[in-house]
Amino acid sequence: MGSRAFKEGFYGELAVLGKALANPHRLELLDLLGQGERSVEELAREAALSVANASAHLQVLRRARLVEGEKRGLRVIYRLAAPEVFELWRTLRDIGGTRRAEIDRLVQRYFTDREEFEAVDKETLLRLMTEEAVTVIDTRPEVEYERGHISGARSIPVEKLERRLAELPRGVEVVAYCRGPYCVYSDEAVRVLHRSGFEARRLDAGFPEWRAAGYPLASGFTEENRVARVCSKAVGERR
Amino acid sequence: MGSRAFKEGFYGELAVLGKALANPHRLELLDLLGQGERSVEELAREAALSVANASAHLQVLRRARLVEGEKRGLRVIYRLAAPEVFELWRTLRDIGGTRRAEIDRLVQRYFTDREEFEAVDKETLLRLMTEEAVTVIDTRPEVEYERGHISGARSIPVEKLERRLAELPRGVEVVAYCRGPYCVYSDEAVRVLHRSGFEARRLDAGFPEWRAAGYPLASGFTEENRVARVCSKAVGERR
DNA sequence: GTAGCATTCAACAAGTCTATTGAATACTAC
DNA sequence: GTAGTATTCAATAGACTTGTTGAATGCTAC
Repeated sequence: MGSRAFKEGFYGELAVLGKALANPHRLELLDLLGQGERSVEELAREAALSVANASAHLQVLRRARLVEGEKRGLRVIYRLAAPEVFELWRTLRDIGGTRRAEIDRLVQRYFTDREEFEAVDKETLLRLMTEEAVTVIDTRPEVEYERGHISGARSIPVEKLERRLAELPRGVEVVAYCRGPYCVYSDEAVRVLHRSGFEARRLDAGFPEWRAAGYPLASGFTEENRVARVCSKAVGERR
Repeated sequence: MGSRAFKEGFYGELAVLGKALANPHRLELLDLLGQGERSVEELAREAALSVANASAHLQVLRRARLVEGEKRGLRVIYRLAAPEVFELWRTLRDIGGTRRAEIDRLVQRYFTDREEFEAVDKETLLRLMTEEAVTVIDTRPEVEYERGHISGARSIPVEKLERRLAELPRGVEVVAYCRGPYCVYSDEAVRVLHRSGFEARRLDAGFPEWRAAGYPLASGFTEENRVARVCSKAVGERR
């Protein structure tokens, strides 16, 4: 094999990876899978795709070995094929955020008041948590919390926060986190909390970044939260 | 702006980056630019592209803000737009190498005897260098050496090595390096050196990885090398 | 077995990407 | 100015990518 033939094969195979990253929907699917495994239907719903289209995009990601799917009963559950895949997505996302003014403008327009309140970084949050000087809330949908969350956090999905403010101890600062630096849930939560007189900040990263950094995790519902959850479900059903 | 509109814009802008990585020639151009800046013509020649085609691919990379070009006289000199761009390329390359069996097979077939001699890692090389227990040779073309090299290395492009063996002190181990882990120059150099009775190993990384790790660099020709280079040029011209 | 569901496959039209050509631009050196 | 060079631009044909349909597969539960 000549050197040109090798290079063509080598860069060609790597371009399969690049091609997998060359479509907005596939990037969104990777981002979602960074939160935890999901079925095709869930992914399709979250990314606003038809099931057939989501399935087709997932095959492209699968052929590039970025995700893997496993049949469980009726469903096929997809997940990231390795932790490095999250690193690849994060590198791409962060280079986009710092180097492409178009993205920065978009983010500025959408996250209008982000600069107003300084965010907490992972290390600071860990310190605050060991000092027990903080309440940590996970503002993502409950299923994502169940599949993994920051150890000691409680699940309060952002759309339920207003109704569940009573669960939060007064006089303790709240730190809210969500899917990642470009996810809006924690910004929204901080806004609600400020309006209700809480001291609140958002984490400058999301659950996947926390996990990738090797910080403490938990999964499933904690006893405290399970109670809260059952109550809030009951409240929901009563209407 | 609704949340779906934001997401579409956000992932769409990031996909511009992904698209830039979705073509084998563009990946090769990024890899080459990782060695140092170059004109369109040089890049076209090295990547076996027509100048017009290379230029077109470079515009795609430029629009994605991965490279930047600067007019100097008649030429346009391109370079990576930021050190992070090398990290992005490296992440993609390394995930390809570890996750895609197709690439691994290709590499195994081309680098037949790579496993035979264990490679040196960056840290070990640095230690050997401070102990002055090693001769380091840069086996890349001279222009690349001139634009930046490992501090203390001497330039012996691989195709001139056989004629220039006399320059290397006997009884001292040689470490050869080149463009990166998938570049063949240092493997070839180690083979030649072994045949000629030297103790020799390759560095498991290339110049860009050494630089990215913040290890000591130099650029231009050292006095010792300039002499050797002038001599070898003279020899070349005499034929 | 049959019904029902989640996912994938196959075919297709519309859109996008690629390499090549040859012409246009922008600069240098005289 | 003129000639010469490096790069880019514009047009084009051919090859891939995308999203949609509707049908096929493969599984579960009865």
